[in-house]
Amino acid sequence: MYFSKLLAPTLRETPAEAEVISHQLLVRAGFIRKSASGTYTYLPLAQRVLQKISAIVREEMDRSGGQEVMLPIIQPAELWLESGRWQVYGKELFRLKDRHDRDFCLGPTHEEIITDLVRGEVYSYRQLPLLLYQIQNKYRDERRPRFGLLRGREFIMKDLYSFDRDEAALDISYQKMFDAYTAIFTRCGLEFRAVEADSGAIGGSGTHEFMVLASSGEAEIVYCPHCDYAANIEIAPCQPSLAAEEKPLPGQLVETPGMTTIEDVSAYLQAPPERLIKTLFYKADEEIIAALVRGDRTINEIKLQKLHPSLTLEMAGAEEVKALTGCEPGFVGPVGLSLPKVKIYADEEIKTMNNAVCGANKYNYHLQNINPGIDFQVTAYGDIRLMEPGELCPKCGGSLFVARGIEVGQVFKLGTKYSKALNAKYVDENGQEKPIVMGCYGIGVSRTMAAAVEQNYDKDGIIWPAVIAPYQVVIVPVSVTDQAIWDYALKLYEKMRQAGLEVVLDDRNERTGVKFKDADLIGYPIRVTIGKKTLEQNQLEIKLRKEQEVRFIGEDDIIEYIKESLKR
RNA sequence: CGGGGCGUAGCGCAGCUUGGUAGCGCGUCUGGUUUGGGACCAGAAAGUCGCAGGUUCGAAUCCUGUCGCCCCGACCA
Repeated sequence: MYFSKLLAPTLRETPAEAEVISHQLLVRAGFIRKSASGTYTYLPLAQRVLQKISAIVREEMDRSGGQEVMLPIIQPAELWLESGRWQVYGKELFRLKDRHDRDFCLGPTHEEIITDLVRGEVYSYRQLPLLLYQIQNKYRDERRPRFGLLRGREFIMKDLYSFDRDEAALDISYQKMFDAYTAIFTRCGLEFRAVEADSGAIGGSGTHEFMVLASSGEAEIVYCPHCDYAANIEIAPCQPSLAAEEKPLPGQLVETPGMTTIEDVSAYLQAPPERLIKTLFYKADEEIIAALVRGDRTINEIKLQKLHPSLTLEMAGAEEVKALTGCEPGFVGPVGLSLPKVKIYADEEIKTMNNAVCGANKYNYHLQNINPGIDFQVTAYGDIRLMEPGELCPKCGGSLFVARGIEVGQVFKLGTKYSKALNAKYVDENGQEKPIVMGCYGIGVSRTMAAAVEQNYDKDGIIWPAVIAPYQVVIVPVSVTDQAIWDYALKLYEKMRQAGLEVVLDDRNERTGVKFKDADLIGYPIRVTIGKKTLEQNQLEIKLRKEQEVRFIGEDDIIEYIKESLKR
């Protein structure tokens, strides 16, 4: 490809709206342009990267026995009503009506559609296991799209769905996919970890997320340096630290004017935050519930939702809190809340707290010497807080580390949730009718491209892992008006093409500096510069994008040298 | 959803307080000189100032509404 013909509009300046590095660089280097909030146009360079990632995904899916299909993006509401997700998915589901006023949605994922297909076509255990996948655009009306491709409203996703006769067979499919994912991200040249995770809105039992490690990642993961334990922090089980036992003292009302935060109250009453009880009110579907965690802890809504199952869970508004407690948020507490009218869920650590401090449900007042079980009762104790660095590994007891990651893939054991809801059954060899056991396995293809940039860049631009780079080599003739240099560049270009290399010839009549800057920005793994001096010496100047220094290689060895370099 | 900010040439921005008919840098086009890390000179094209309404002799500027985009928050108890 001649650079002059390539639609790769590079920008000198960073676009104002781009916050994260992958967004900035992909726009600057001419890979993507924004259409609307959270939707992007992929230019030729991006399309090539996406195709390469997709090709790797396809190879590994096919190798694992997957069959590729193409599914509707516009999906009828009936299927979603049947699975129950028309309500559950909430505002993230893009909904639309056709001219007859019938409801549809843009698929955020395709369990309903694929199960509908399978229930109509699969009847016998002889047809199982069945692995079907698709690579298509998917849609989620994110409450707040951001970070460029990392959190868009339209994105490219591979989803594979597995259909098995029982849990044991599902385990085999799941393991196949787990291995395939490991192979895919390894081949893509990314540093990643598979972590135990929450199953979220899709539902189901076992699940792992594949996280590309990057400091800009939205997800926090904990991992153990001593064993193979790794989990999303959302589900990492906490072991309660026990408070020293003290003799319970009688509760006492104290004035705390204007002290509405843990820090304020802690400082004002000279009590460390771990002696405070933090009381949070949530709206779980239509019910208001209270959750208690130690003052220095952070609540974990995922865990809370497990303890008190509900379709939706969000913090209650100030008005709702006031209506319930008669008090402004900031001074609320569990004492005097009327069980069972208000359910109170407390973290395990609350159980052993003695003579603690909490809000008094009275404006500008807190309570001291409050003891759980004596001064207030709870509906249930459970692990509802967020894990912190240094806590104990649930597997081996070692000290856990916390890191950030970008979720690029997730594997789920769905079980029979969708097959039962949508009535997808098969008949086994004994003539018994049984629900098909399902799994689903997603990879964010466009997000993987962005994640690769988040993990591989420097001050000059992107440093693509060679296997997913849009082109492998760029040839930079120092001058295109110098006939000798140009002829030589052209000859080398043809030679490389015939050797099967993906190469760009920067044929623009620009200064060398401009071409170098663009080459670095776009991130070709290899740059070959052709200048007067190198030409005379019959040596080619080669620079790897990920290294600083240049090398000089004889013309006859160039192809082999490049092919070797691309493998590393 | 709450809070904040921004919409002026393809991109990045100034002008708005104090109304008087739109400007800078980069990019683009033409010609010339250059050519190893984002060159220089000369010339040129390009903007319904997001949109709608209002105030005014006159609106990018003031007022109202509306749309779009970005950021922060949604653990404050």
